[in-house]
Amino acid sequence: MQQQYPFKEIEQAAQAYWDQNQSFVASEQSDKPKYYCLSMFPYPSGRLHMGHVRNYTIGDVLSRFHKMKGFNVMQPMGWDAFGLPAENAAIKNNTAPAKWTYENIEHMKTQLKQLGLGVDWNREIATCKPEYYKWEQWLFTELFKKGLIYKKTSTVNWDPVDGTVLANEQVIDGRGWRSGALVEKRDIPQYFMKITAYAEELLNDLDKLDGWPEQVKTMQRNWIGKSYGCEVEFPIVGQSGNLKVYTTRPDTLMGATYVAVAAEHALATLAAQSNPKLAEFIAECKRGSVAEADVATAEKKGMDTGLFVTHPLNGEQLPVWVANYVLASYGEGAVMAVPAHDERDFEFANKYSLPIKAVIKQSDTDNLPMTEHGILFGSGEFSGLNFEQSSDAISAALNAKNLGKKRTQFRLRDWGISRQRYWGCPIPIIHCEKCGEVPVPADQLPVVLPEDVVMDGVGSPIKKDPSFYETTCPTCSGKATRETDTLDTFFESSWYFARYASFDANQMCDERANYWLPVDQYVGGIEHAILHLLYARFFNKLMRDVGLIQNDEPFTNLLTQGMVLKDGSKMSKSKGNTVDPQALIDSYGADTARLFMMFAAPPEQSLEWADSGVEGANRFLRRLWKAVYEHVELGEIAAYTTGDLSAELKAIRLQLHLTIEKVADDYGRRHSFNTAISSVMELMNALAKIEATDVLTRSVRQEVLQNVTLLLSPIVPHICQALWAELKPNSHILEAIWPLADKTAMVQDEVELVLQVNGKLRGSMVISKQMAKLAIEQLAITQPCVTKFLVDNATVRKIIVVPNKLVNVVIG
RNA sequence: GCCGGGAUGGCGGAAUUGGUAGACGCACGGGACUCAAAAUCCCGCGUUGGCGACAACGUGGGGGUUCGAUUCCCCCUCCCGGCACCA
Repeated sequence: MQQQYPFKEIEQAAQAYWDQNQSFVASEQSDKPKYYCLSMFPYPSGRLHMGHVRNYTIGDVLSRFHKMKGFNVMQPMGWDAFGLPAENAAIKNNTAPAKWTYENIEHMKTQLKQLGLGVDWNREIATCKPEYYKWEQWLFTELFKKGLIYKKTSTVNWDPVDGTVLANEQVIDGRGWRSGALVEKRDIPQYFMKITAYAEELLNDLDKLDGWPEQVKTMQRNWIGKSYGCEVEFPIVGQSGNLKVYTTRPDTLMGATYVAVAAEHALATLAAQSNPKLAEFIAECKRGSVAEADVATAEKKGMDTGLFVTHPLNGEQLPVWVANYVLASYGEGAVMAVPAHDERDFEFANKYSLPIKAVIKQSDTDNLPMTEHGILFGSGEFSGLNFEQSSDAISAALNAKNLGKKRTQFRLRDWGISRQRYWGCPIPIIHCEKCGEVPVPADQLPVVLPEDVVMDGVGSPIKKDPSFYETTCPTCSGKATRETDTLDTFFESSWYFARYASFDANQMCDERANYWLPVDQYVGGIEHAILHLLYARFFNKLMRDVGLIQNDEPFTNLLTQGMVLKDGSKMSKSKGNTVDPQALIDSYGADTARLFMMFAAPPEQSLEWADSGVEGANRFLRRLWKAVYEHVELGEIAAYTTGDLSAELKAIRLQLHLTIEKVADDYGRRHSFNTAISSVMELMNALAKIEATDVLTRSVRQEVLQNVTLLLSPIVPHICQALWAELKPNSHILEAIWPLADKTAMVQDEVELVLQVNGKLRGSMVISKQMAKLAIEQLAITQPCVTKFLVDNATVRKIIVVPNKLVNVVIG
């Protein structure tokens, strides 16, 4: 054993050993309970970033910990390989997206291996490979046949100069990121998945997910957004037909003073035909991006259409306005406006001098808008009713006139999956003039995306490639064209968890998926709390309903890792504030990088990156190395089992076994890796103070070092493998099991109680653990730190004893 | 704008169920070792007052509940994540 800590040799040797012995290859043949630990797979952007290091270290710690606890562990890894950045890089570097992607994968795989992850690389997948996307094309065709995928027009960002569709990310302040042109909203036909058909189940099953953070479930509930309200129809004055709106506040109907429709609404289009100014306003509304954040923060603007509708209950005529704050995609794309009781309506009514009519009594202030529920007034027959009563009565009145009814509404919209981009999975549809949209038959799958292409920056190469799009109709054999749109990349990441389980199956997934699924522990960034996690849950249910898997939910436990920030914002290439973990690994080794990452912050919290502190993690490993070196230099010795110990040795054994319990709890239940590490540091600090080298002391030291090595091995596996080999030359740490705390070492008969006077810390006293409450009280009020406050007629009013913690003497 | 989080020393963080605020580490200061430096080891380290014992203040701001609040409740500020075509 070397005196200095040779991290490079240690890490290379450990990683070579794991490779040669296939140490982390998972098998379905096992008597042990299975543990499927999945980390969100990376986008192969080129190099590992700190977020990856954090994510995959967390997953690896949990995997290795559970392996030691006796589980049959699978930890796979792969590549979320389709996506926009490959196209941008290809244009910039004059290469093909595929080549760029495969080179990135190769490099990042080397980096991941250097991190020392206990991954079963046999199961590696890359979503851009035909053997992967073949199966999602197959699922697409099945869902298309079932009507769960359909086509409709929807709105995209259109760059009129480049002539391309832009992602929301590519729209900066309403302009195209390359051309600088003002972006326009444009309607184009696209494929949609009917996720709304599963809205109810996606909502209800959240209640089953006890292993998910409450905040994620809350976000998903709000995103699905089930609301109970009422549809109300306003007959259009001078025309046939009604304007339908949806409201969650039917109780405020008698306070409606106008109605507002989205710029895209049919009534707006109709009114604009004879009103050029309105047409210009609607065109103005159609400028800017489609992103909801942009729409919602835009200045509220509107224009009167000149049309009127009739209030369904009081018969008043209300003006119809076009308003940019009305979302075309929610409800009916039209709202009844009640300025007295809605923030946005209030602001809008003030701006355009529209009437404001209060119909709900104020609770405590006179300020409008008053958006809380309350008792109605000025509402005719409904006055005096509360929210529930008036909602019922008003919907009944609407029902009687056939102008409305109660309705539940979801905020969730169907998922648009078409992308007008090249680097994605081709949509397996053939357009035939005679037969219409024909799904590609299973025996003709996959529809392979050509990889040898030239990206000229103007549109997708396959849209200009007849050898791709020219084909024949599978039904009538006539001339036909392939769909040239590709799938949203969320499509690939929505089912990869099932593919890992049956990575080489000649179908989407086989029985092995039912062995491994659901994933026992999923680890990934909090930024995926809604979209990815909702789509994956949706896909799981789709795959269940086509008979591929049995479980209802894909992820039993979810750990949402916080962001790695630098200078206050997310580390990202575009912001140019990245710190390259490779430098860290090169100069300190993977164990230091892993230790520091786990020590710097609890996993769910965002982590503000600071370069200092890495040195401290490395220093700890050097001290650990040195402690073991100095110990084994004196010869082999068995760990302590029996024998009378000094108070000092009893104390260190007490601390050791308390630490074993704490670390197990911190890894397994709390996922609090930072406190696990600090408790081991404290133990090592205490051990360092013991200098004797007699046999008994050395046996206790052996016991401590052996256990410390086991406790730390999930976090710093390389050094622990090497240290274990020194401490126990005839065994291997991968065969070692997780230590059990020795209860007999943890018996304490005395305890220190904190003494408070009126809640303020004044001292402490050491008592026997058996001491009765009354005796504790008697003892406490005789302590000098308490009696010195018993002057000037002060008397003891009350004594509060918290067992094993404190005594609070209340004096008055 | 809407939804979900967060704020504790110079810094990262700890305090697990309302019970000792600042564990552990970083940085910094002092000392030992050294010709010297690095490394290592020892000591100190919230603020203010005090030689000291000790005392007062202190967990983003304001209010409340409680014997006791970083923790629970109400209001506010700032920061972070998401908002359906970044992944």
